[in-house]
Amino acid sequence: MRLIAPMLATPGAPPETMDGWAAEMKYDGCRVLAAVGGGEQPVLWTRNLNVVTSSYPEVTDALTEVFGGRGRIVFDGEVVALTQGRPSFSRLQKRMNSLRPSAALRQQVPVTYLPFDVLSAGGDDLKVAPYLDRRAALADLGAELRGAGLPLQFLPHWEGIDGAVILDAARNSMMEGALFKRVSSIYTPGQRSRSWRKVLLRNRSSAVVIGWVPGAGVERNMVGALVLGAYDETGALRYIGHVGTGFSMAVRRQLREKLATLERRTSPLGFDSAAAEKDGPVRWVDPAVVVDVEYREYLPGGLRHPSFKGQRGDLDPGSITRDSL
DNA sequence: TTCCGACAGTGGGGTCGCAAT
DNA sequence: ATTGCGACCCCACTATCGGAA
Repeated sequence: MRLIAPMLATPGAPPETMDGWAAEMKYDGCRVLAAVGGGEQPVLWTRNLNVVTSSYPEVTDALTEVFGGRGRIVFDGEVVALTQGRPSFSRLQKRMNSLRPSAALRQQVPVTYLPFDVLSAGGDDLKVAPYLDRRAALADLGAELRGAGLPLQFLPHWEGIDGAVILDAARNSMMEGALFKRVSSIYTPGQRSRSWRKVLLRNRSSAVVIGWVPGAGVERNMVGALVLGAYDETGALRYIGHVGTGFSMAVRRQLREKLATLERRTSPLGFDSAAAEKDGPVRWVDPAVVVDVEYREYLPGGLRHPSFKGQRGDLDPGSITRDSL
């Protein structure tokens, strides 16, 4: 069968007014489309059209159980690993790459499918139907779950609630962000549409540069990534991750020159230099430069989705602590 | 002529699976 | 048996180029 490429959202801000717009929570998981019923085998596939049916057998089984005995239905949604109602991407990663998950792994990391759109049902091509019509179709299908304890939950949408309120709710419930969708918009496969806006919640804080890594390709002989640190409660400098994006070419060159003057042979880190060098050697520098970074979250292995936001000549490196992350 | 969108290319954390060692 | 690497997943971002405005 032909796989439908998912419609993509444009990054941006919430709409000025919610007239003509609806909102959804953005769950931190893996985008998955699903086709079930119509006398054919169910198929699950990802954003890049990779078939992952066998990765999530509990989802496939649940979809077949509820929707298998009728015409073909195609859903768009998110596969997530929920912990107390909150999605955990790092847990999901163990399942994502496992095409044949063992029973132990399935028990350790159960997943849930959260459809938020329906592209085909009852022989109708719903891609050409407006968002609210697709939502109505989705609600009809969702009613058939009847609260059964299946790994299947249809995501709600909201109308008439201010964007700022939606984002507050997203932050309070530890969501990745929110999506805003034009209620009249059709589903345009494979297209990054401005009828769908995604607003991602990000953190910003300062970090100390403790080293750098040369770039590759056109960025050879420049800074490829900065190695970042911050002081812990005991006053020890600790590794907090690399940042390799957000620089212009000019800033990459400029940073290389500046850091050359601070070069040192040994790591300024007390004891976790190995973590900083797990992906290759680091050119260590004296911890004298402070930069601002934006990131999604701080994980044990390092900042997730970090991006460089500029230098902070006004801040004392010694004042940069890890607890502000 | 200028602007914008799509794409390639750089970078991050993380996991699995398979080939090479 | 271990290790290295590519292929995926989630991305952020800059530079470039061709077509739209």
